Order: sequence, then C-alpha cells, then structure tokens
Amino acid sequence: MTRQSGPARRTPLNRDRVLRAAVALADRSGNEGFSMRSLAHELSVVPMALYKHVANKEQLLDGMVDVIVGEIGPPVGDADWKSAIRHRILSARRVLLRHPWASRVIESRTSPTPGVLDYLNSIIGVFRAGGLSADLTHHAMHALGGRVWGFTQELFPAPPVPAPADAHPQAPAAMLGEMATRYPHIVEIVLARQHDSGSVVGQGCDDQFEFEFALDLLLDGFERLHRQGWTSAERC
Amino acid sequence: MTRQSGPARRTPLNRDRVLRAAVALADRSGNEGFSMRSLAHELSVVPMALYKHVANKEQLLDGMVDVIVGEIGPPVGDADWKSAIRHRILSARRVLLRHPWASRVIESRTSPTPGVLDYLNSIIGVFRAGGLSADLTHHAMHALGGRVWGFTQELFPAPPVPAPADAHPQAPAAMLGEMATRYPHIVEIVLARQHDSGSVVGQGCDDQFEFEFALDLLLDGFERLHRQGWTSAERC
DNA sequence: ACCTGAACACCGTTCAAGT
DNA sequence: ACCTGAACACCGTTCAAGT
Repeated sequence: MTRQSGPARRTPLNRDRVLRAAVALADRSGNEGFSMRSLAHELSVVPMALYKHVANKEQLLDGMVDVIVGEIGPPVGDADWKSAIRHRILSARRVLLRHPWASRVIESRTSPTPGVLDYLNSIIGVFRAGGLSADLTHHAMHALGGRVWGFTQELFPAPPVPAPADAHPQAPAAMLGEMATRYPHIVEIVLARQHDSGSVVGQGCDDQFEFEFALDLLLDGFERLHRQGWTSAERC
Repeated sequence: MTRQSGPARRTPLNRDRVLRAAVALADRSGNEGFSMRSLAHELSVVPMALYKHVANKEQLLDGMVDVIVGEIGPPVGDADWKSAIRHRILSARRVLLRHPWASRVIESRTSPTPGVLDYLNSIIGVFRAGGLSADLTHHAMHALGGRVWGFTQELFPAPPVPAPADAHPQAPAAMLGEMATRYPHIVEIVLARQHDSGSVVGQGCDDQFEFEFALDLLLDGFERLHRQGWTSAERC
C-alpha cells in the first residue's frame, strides 16, 4: 500500500518545508515556544538536521519573514497614490495580525532580506509614480516607519546592504549596480539623501532630522484637528 | 585603614544597587551580553543572590526601565503645548540614545511600570492643559506611539493595569480609584474611549481605528508637503 | 547527500543548605 | 536576613560519525 515499508521516513527536508513548518509552529506557539529544538521535534527530526537547510537561527528567522512578506498582496491599481499606499499598508497589517510573532521578529532583523527589499521598493515606487520627489519620499518612508509593516517600528535599522545571493562577494560598485537594477526606487531615494547632505557624515544628524520630521508632522496634525474641533464620533 | 579586614565583603546588595549595576552593564555590553549570570558576576556575587532583590529577570528589566525613565527631564514650562510636548519627547529620545539597549527592553515589557505611567500621565497632562479634548489626546497618544519614548513603537501593548504595589490585591473598583488619584490623566483618556464606544467590545476595531488615524495623519501630511513643493534643503 | 549522537558553553530558576 | 552550591530543564551550535 505504502511506497516505503520501513519506519516513518518522511519526504526529505528542504529549505521550503523547514520555513513553512517554522511559520506554522510560530503561529501556534508564539515566540516563546519557538526554538530550533521545538521546530526539529515538530518535523520529527534531530535539531542538527535543520542546519543542512539554514545556516543558523537568524537565517531561519529571515526566511520566515520573507514567507509572510510574500503573503502581502500586490499593489492595487488605485488612481491616486494616497489610497494605493493606504491599501498596501493595511494589507500588510492584516498579514501581521495573522502572524502575531512576526512584528517582533521583523524588529529584530539586523539587515533586510530580498523579500523585504522588494516590498519596500514597490511602496517607494507608488510614491514616485504619484509624483512625490525622491527627497520627500525618503522622509515619508522614514516617517511611516514600521507602519509600512502593519505595526509601528523604525525602518532601516541598518543601512540596506544585503549580502549578495551569489557565491563570492562582489566589489561595492558592482553590488550597487545589481541593487540598482533589482531595487531601483530604494537606490534612488538613498542616493537622493546622500546628494542632499553632500557627504556620508552626519548619520546621527540625519536620524535626528527623520525623527523630528515625523514628530512635527504628527504634532501639526493634532493642532489642525484641535482647531477644527475634531472628534472620533462614530468609528468603524 | 579599612573598616573591614576580612575578604572583600562589599556593601550588601540592595535593589537599587542591583538596578544601577544592571543599567551600567547593559550600557557597556548591550542586550546580548546581559544576563542574570553576567550581572551577578559583575557584582561579585552568585547568580541566586540577585533573586533576593528582584523576583525574576522580567522584574529586573522593569526596574531598569524605570531607572532610565527617571533620567527624562521634567516638563518644561513652555507657553504652548506643542513645543512643550516636543521638548519632552526629544529629551526622552536623548535618554534612549544614551542607553541603546533600552528601546528593545521597553518594547518587550508586558505591562507598564509606575515610572512609565508617571511619564505618560505627565505628557497627557500637557495635551489636556493645552486645551485638547480627552478624545483627541487619546488618539494623539496612540499616533505618537513609541515616539513618546524617543523611538518608534506601539504604545500600550497591554491595557494599563499594573499590579498594585500593595501586599494583597484589591478589588477592581478600589484599584481604579487608586489609579485615578495617581494617574488622573491616563484614567481620563481611557474612560473617554470607553464612553465613546459604549462598551468594551470591539478592541480590534479600536486598534484598527488608531492605526488608520495615525496612518491618515501622515499620508495627509505628505500630500500637503507635496503640494507645497516641500524640500529638505538645509537640515540641522 | 542527508541525518544522527554526544558534547560544549551557555540560559533562568528551584530547592535545600549554610552563616 | 542574606548569600551559596548543586541541580534541573532548557538554549544554539560544534564536531565527528553514521548511512
């Protein structure tokens, strides 16, 4: 009846099966119950078997993030950029609500993964297509911060320099070229920032600018609503 | 010469010394290098000695958060609420920049500590003194999210129901009374929300409202700047 | 090529015991 | 009252070995 008569020899593991099982386990047991060892147990395998498919736990978490980023719907073809961005972000929020462990894991990532870069690139593309300057788009992305993900968190914890998927590392110039073809909108707004400020010095200054930019947008918004006598009368 | 001639018997531990040493150690070695065991080693003491002064690691982290919240300056007596709030938040940001481990620890707290509640209460007080309604202030606090802390993070991960400092738990009504005298502004805006929505149902609905409120404030702000031809010409 | 077993260097926390 | 020592139930990850 069965094709194999020995002990329960499952279909051999591969990276995809590991990642999907990891997401399912995290969905069920949360971040506390999730470990390399519990995932291995889930797959009826010894912990070390996982290390043939992911380099370590960090890379496993990166892969899990990319799995759920893939669940975010593609950009809708809305007429105006504002509602297009709005729908995209609310779609990301729905994904995050389905995977409550994910926001914390995304926060803890130290450098962005390809799926994350694709997603950011596409959002930036909507802003640019709507006519916003690279400069304004740059600050808008920072101001949105983690809201782009469906939760609230600082964007770009580290400069977006992902390790190339290729075997041996490339020269910086070649890497930038590859980035520019794969994530043109990201490269554009990053370069726009460096062009504006003239050099790479003043990273702390830039951070401070982004923080105050978002803070003042919100405070100005509160003031405007206050003067208009705004209330949240009926919601939802 | 010394008052004690035996082996290096330090001044006995107490909660304050433990907390201050913990903050210093986290400042030096970051979140990864910080553990109950490394802290004990730092204090020349066996790990279990710490458990006479803090119940567990979570409570230790709570205490560390309160230590650095205490470093945030008091409210400045600015004329208008907007610059008063602005200065307070930028002061919190400076504290967080001095303690890079703190944002992650604050994010991971499961319920707010007294020092945190004092801080939030005082910010809300500034909004209210400026004439903003309890309703608008409530949504403003959510929209600011972790920016109130000097970083970007969702506020109120859990409803603000701290364990009473007293020995035996109190009835809910009495606890609310105590909250109301200690954190009057917090209680006011929490009650304002419940009054508006009529009941406690629809928590998810409320979360969705807060998320869209902040998102739309930002998107409207971007649109306004775009129409004005805003650029970040000279910064800092 | 893929998986295993034993081991290492860590965690937070318990319990019973020391002074 | 305050601290200790040994132990428990966990981690992520290494290495050398199995099939």
